Order: sequence, then structure tokens, then C-alpha cells
Amino acid sequence: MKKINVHVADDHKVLVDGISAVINTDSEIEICGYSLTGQQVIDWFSKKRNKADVLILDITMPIKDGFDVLRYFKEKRIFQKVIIFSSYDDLKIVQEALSLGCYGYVTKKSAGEHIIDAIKAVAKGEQYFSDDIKKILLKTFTNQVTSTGDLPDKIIIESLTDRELEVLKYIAYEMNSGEIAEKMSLSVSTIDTYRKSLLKKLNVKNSVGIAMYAVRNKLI
Amino acid sequence: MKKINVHVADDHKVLVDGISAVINTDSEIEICGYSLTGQQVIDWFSKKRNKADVLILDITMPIKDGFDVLRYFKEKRIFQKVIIFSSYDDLKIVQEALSLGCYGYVTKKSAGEHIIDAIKAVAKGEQYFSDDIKKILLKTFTNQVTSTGDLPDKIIIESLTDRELEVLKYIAYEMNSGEIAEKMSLSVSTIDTYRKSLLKKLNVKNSVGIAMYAVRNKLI
DNA sequence: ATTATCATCACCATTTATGGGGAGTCTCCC
DNA sequence: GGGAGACTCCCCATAAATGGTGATGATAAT
Repeated sequence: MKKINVHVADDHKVLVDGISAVINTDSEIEICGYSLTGQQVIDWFSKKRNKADVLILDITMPIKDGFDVLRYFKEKRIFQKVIIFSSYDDLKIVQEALSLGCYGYVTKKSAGEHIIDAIKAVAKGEQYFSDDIKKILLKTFTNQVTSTGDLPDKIIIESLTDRELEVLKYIAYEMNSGEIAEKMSLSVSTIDTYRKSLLKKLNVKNSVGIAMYAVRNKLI
Repeated sequence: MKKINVHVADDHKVLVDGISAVINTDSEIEICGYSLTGQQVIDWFSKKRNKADVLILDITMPIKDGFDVLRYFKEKRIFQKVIIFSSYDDLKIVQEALSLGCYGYVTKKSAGEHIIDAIKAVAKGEQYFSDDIKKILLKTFTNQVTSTGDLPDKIIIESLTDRELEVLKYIAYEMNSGEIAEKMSLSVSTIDTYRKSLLKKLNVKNSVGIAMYAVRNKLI
């Protein structure tokens, strides 16, 4: 079976060595490189022949930090599997890392034994979080998910009429005025009137703005 | 202090009575009505003078179920705070309820004592889930959030060039070709070329489609 | 009864977007 | 040294969206 290739990035060489040692105890995984700065990670991965199944990434590093690296992957559309290995267990940090597309998040304090599990899980395309991070995530979930927007938006949405809502939905479905008119059995003029009304009420610049408003406020 | 008004909807009258009894033991909460079918709930809330801070809603009910009721609120853009009170602890059910905008989810088996807490939390605009639901949600979270799309899309995204990616982003920011051209120091013609290319590659019909693609695939 | 809002449609002018070409430079790879 | 792609720009024509103004009937609220 092909081994899982892992690249380790941490500004403390001792830590890199430590992780490498732990990883090498497992026959299914092998180290294929390491970096001490974010810049080194980016340089390494920018070379076509350099590939790793999983990247263990510290956040705090000199010359480009872990976030910079994640942003680099996102911009270059490299779907690199990354496990953040950090001391931070702050919600904002975790959320930022998640939104930047990391696959796993393991805190240094709760690590050690779990890093192998994390690598194997992430290599399979699953996600992995250490227990303390799980706790934090659940909290986030409980307090935020499906929170239906804030006051200002709520007021705006309530000011939308049924027809406007309908048109908004169809706009977000990529339909043009003609198609919407047919769908709703109305004249194109009428649809255009609703378009204008939506642009005004939602304070956006064009149809894209209407559609984006719809997704942001879960109106579709 | 104003009391929290609660409407209870469950097809088993005994259960309605039971919940009412429990609720009435708390001086901050009072029952303002009940329903035995989903249709009754919709009828009740469609009358302008009928209002409740919190709706306790069963899923299984004759003549329109709990989901129908949630869909009704969503369509009518009524931001009703709803606590689902159900026997189901199935992930799909919970997700569906959440996506339909419920604020809390309490299973019947783990309920009783917690329903008061749930009502108070939800009344404040917070979310509330019973412990068993929390467990299920965390599982979901761990396995699904930030899953970076599926294969087909991944291939398409990788086929996008850097410039196309940039233009896509600006389109999603509601900018028109002229603005994008200025921003990128290019001619409008060039931006239009990228627009056409994006429409083709993403197989969408217009700019709205491009923007929606961007959000769906977390490219912005 | 009067006001207000919604729903519906129209005409106008202008700006943007879309669809189809073509075409030059550049770099990277075989 | 040829080819593929990326990046850049242009022309043309048509379709679509935006902005402004106005108008009618219906319904709901005060």
C-alpha cells in the first residue's frame, strides 16, 4: 500500500523532529519534507514535483504564517489537505482556519497520541479535530448556526413583498426577466419593476447583488 | 417584566396539557394558545393579532406537519422562534428543521426538565438543543463543514486560470466590467473575455450564475 | 372616505452583458 | 522549434438590465 506522505511545517525545529519521530513509528506514514517558515512551505509546494498527502501546519511562523499558507492554497486552488497544529484554541482562529479550508485542527497540548489518527483521517478525506477544539466548535454551532441574520437585514426582508421575494428567488436561479415573466405569467415590464424595487430595497448594485443577498440571508 | 408567550402544537392533547402544566410552574412564561394540527398552527399565526414569542412544535401532526409549518413561516418571512419538540433524533430530520429556521430542538425523551430552559434561551434569541441532539450535531459538523465540494466541481475550479478567478471574485462583489477593468488595470474588452470564458467553463447562464458558483464553492 | 400599499403594466433612454469572431505576445514544455 | 495555454485586446451585433416616470385597479388600514 502506498504510504501517506506528510510535510511538517513549524518554526521550532525540535517540534518538527518530535513530530517526525512520532510519525515514523507508524508504517503507513512517512515524512516527505519539512519547513520552518510559511514562505518555505509555499516555495516547497509551488514546485510541481513536490507533493504531500497531508501538511501539518503551525500557525505561528516567521515570514508568512499558517494563514498565509492556507490563503496561498486557496488562491492557487490547490486542494491540499492541511492539519493545523497550533497552541491556539481560540474560536476565531479555529473558524478562520476552517474557512480557509483546513481539514483538521489539533492543539499542541492535546496532541501527541492523536496526531497519527488525525493524519490518517485527513488522508482519507475526513476531518479531524482534537477534543478541545470539538468542544469549541460545538459551542459555536449551538450559538450561531442558522442565526437568521441581524436586525437591519431582518427589517429589510420583512419589507419585501411576496412578489418581490418570488422574483428574487428566480433571479438567484439565474433566470432572466423573460423567463421569470413566463414562469409567473406576468409581463416582462412587471418583472423589471420588481427588479428595480429589489435593487433599491436591498441597496445593491445589480442582479448579482440580489442573488448574493438571497444566499446570505438564506432566502433561497 | 413581560411574560414569555408560548404556543404549543402537538397532536396529542395529553402532551399539550402536560407541557402547559410544566410551563405554568414558571412565573416568567405563559401559554397563549395551542394547536393539534399543523393547519391549526398556520391558521392561528396567520391572524395578525395572534402572536407568540416561542412556538413549541411537534413534527408529526395530521393535516400539515411541523415542517409545513416551518416552511409557512419561511415563505411568509415570519421570524417566529420555534422549538421543535419531537421524538425524532434523526440527523436528516434535525438538519431539515435547522435549515427551515427553527431555533431549538428538544427530543421528547430528553425533555421535561429542559423545556423551560429551552424556552427561555430561545426567547432571548439564543439556540437550544437537548444533549442528544447536540451530540448528533457535532458529528455532522465534524464530518461535513468546510468539505470543499465534490469531484466534478473541483476539476472545473482547477481549470480556471488565475485571471478568471480574480474576475469571478470581483463579479461576486457586484462589480461591472468597467469597474473590474479599472481595478485590474486592464481594458474592458479583456474583462468581457474572461466573463465569457467563465460562463462557458462554469456552465452557467449569466453573472448571477458565476457569483452563485463562487459562493457554493467557497471561492470568495 | 381617504390614505397607503401592493400588484400590474408601459414607454423611454442608457448602460451592461452576452455571443461570435479574430489576433497578437508570452511562457512553458516536449 | 513547434504547440499549448494563458493573457491581452479588438470588432460587431444582439440581448438584457438599469433608471426614470407614470398609471390603473385592488385591497387594507385608519
